[in-house]
Amino acid sequence: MQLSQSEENYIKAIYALSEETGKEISTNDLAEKMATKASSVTDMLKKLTDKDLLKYKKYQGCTLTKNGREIALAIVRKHRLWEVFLVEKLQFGWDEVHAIAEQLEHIQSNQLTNKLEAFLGFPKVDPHGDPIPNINGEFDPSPKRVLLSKCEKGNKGIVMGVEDGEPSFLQYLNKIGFKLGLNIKVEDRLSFDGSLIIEMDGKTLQFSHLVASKIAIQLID
Amino acid sequence: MQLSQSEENYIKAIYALSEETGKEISTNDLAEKMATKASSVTDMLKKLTDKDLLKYKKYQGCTLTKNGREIALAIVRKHRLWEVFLVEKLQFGWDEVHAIAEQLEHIQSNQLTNKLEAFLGFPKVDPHGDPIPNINGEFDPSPKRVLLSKCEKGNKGIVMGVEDGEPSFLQYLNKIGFKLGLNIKVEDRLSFDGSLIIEMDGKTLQFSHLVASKIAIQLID
DNA sequence: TTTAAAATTTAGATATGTCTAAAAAATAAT
DNA sequence: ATTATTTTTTAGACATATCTAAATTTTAAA
Repeated sequence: MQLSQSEENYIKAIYALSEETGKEISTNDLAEKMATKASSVTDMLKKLTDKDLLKYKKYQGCTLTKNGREIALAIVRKHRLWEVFLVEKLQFGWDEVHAIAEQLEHIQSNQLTNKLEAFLGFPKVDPHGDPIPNINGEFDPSPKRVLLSKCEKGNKGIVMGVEDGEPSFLQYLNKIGFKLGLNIKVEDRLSFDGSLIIEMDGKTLQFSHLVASKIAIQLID
Repeated sequence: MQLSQSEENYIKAIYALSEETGKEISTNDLAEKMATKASSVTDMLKKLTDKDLLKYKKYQGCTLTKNGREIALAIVRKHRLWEVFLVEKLQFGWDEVHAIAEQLEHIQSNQLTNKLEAFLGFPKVDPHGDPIPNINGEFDPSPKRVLLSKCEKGNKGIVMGVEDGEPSFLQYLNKIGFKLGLNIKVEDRLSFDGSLIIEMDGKTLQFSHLVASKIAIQLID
């Protein structure tokens, strides 16, 4: 089935919200994610329901069907593979690739996606540490990740992922030398605003709760 | 200015027809090229005229403005660079890349185009021998090409280009071992249907006028 | 449990890109 | 120079994806 770019973006957004919440996605939440109005969302939910890509009952929110989930994973796969290409082959920074990958993820050709994957050496994660589903939509098993914002004083770990999408956030990480794979330690946690004092690469940094919630680590020791 | 995919496709089609004929492009010719109706074309011509991408007088056909030509060349540049990428890096055949490049040519990012060009080593021609404009829309000077269909008995030359777009034509060329760079000689020309007897790589082949009109050579001797 | 607030849907409007059918203009033929 | 034919344009319609404003349903509050 041939989907429009707009339909694909809805499917992707519903998938992303489902991953976060595990629950049914409300019209309003989806409208906010898509930067559009609830009434537009309702129309699209009906259309995608007719195409058997999601289950939707009036006033009850929606969830993806198996078909819908497969399509979402195919888009995520393309997005992340293209990000790897842009960073590894074209020397883009990790803060520059999201908007371009948002366009490239809609290119239709399974052969292209699979050849690109092979050309890149079957990468398992994108430049932000997000896992790349294989041709069957499956993720490799990987160590458990924890949001830095959930960590306690004394916790140590390795940086596994950072949130993709906001260039200014990633540029800030560049500025302080923050990269995937670094060892970090939570020196302290300020209870009143949830901000964290971090030791990394010999430097001491302070992260707001918001920043810490955009960083995932693998706990060690 | 941000153009829709449809607008870009019209600009590209007008550019291609202008290259062929050198004259103003008629509504009907454009409708045929775009596989649409004359009435749809008229609407689009008005819109593109308002955007100063072409000059158009009712019943008089249209030509691109400087702006329009620049956009056309940028699209052609992207199309051909992506074709090189698909063939050189992803191991696609020259018969498989046109449809994918038709999608990729609409990706918006000058930085992407320029980095891709560098990654590919600043190629001057695409896999079908079509020249690639540089960042300023300029073509490198190149030897004069002649359509094989215009050649006479006894002419010799090197294959410089083949028409892009129809997979079955390119697959036919694959089957007979026809490649860019080969030396060929016109052994004979059948006057009643314009078909040619060709010597190439020790083999003798017969090309219909239609096939010969899709092949460009550089004459030698 | 009735009312108030929030969330969601419906109805009607707009813009894009397309179509068909009919009208108008340009070109060719007699 | 009329007439006939072809080309092109206009007018009106449709589908998609969006919006605003109003109506409806659900949820929360009194």
